Amino acid sequence: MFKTEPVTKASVVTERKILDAALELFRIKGFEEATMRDIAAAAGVATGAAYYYYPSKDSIVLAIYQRSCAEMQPIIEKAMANATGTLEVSLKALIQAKLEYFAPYRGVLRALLKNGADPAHPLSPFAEGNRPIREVDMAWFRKLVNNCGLRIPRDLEPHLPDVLWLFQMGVIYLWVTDESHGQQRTSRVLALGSKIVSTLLKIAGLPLTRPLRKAAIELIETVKGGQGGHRDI
Amino acid sequence: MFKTEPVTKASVVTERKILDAALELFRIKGFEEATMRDIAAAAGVATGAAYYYYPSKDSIVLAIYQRSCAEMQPIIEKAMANATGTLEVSLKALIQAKLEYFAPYRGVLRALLKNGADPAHPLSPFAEGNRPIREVDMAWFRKLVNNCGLRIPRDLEPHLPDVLWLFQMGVIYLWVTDESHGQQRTSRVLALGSKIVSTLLKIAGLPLTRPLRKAAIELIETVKGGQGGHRDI
DNA sequence: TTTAAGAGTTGAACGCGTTCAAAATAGCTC
DNA sequence: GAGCTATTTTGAACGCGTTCAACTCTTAAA
Repeated sequence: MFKTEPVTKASVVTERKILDAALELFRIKGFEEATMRDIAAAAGVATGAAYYYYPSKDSIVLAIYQRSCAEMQPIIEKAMANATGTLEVSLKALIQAKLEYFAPYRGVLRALLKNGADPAHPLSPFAEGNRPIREVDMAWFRKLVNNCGLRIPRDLEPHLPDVLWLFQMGVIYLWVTDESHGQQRTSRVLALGSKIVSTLLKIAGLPLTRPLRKAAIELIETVKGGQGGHRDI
Repeated sequence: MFKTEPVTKASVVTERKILDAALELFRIKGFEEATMRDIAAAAGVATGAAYYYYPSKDSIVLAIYQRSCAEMQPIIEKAMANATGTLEVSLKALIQAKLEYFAPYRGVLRALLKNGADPAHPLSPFAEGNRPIREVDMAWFRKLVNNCGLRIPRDLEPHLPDVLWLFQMGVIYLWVTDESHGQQRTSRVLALGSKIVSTLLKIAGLPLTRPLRKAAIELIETVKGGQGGHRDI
């Protein structure tokens, strides 16, 4: 997303050195405390070098997040293979697996969410430019819904991945700011949320709920539609 | 919140001059573009003076927000006097009134929400230190629920102000990032959301929905409980 | 082997939010 | 008034993220 393909072998090494140094420093000292000068020094390059590969400090966090997401795929795959039960169970398992994987970098993730849910901010998880990451995530949710054996209303189904992805982001957001012991608050919310979601989906097919469902779908479409906003940096 | 009472008459004038200058510059140039040096200069004081009254640039936005909330009370009162109808109507009217009032400062509000929903951040609307502002807001929602003639389940009722406040924050968040013409996307979401909320509340009393309601309440309590996190600056 | 074009790297410099020691001023007591 | 304390004001300085002109190195064509 940020740059063209590296040309020489050395440059890709430098890029990695910078990313690794940043990740380590973010973990040890925290995002705010680790300066770009620190990172460059730890990577053994000049201050400006980091900016040759990453346009901003924030973007390094995004790069870390992207790499994490890629690394996470096989782990999720395993988690999904085991939990082939109800929607409630597998939804919980999927998000749980992510949280466990992210656990060592909880503080780093906080920096990502600092930019909030502003779709106009290029470094937000909601940004148009980050659609690829979202799509990968959402594909899991789609698969999960398809395999749970629940009969989902035709009009609701295409929106479910987005909704579940949003639910996931909410849980992650709670998690990174959750200072309760072992983040048990998040665990509880995840369990309850998964139950509620699956209950709602069971109900969603009943004729009685049709007007409510229609309204909800229209709301979802409105919120989703027209996130093409763009503001500079 | 940030400082003790001003002692001299002059100081309260200076404080106002700084706040007014900041508000004007934020509106004209935007939050990021207006520097503290600009603000101080426009207020006719030295750069450091602003920091004698406000601990940070962000905190000036919060101060603006606080003042706005106070100024808004009579306006809301009027809006509520007119719309004494169903919950759906009055909920929509209440939030609509706020958006209209905030309209000239939409860009300024965006800066407030930049700090996101992190309850540990002292400048977030969710912060413990900003409970007073929240309480004022929530009192309106409480009144609104009480006067709508709906029979609300006893266990749900105490949580409704919080939930409606969150709904309001969601709408505001959408609004400040909504680049659609006249923010019509937000209008639509507000209308649909109000309808959905009121429909859900009508259903909430039915015996059938009891398990779902119980789960939802527990979720709400978990999310609310233990927001006593604190991190420096 | 020379050389021109690009890729990669450097570190000083810029602008910003913020801090702080020092100066100016206001409020008060005698 | 004079003197003293606490409040208010100042502007230079600090550290940060970021930019940029200049430099070195790599690649490949002649």
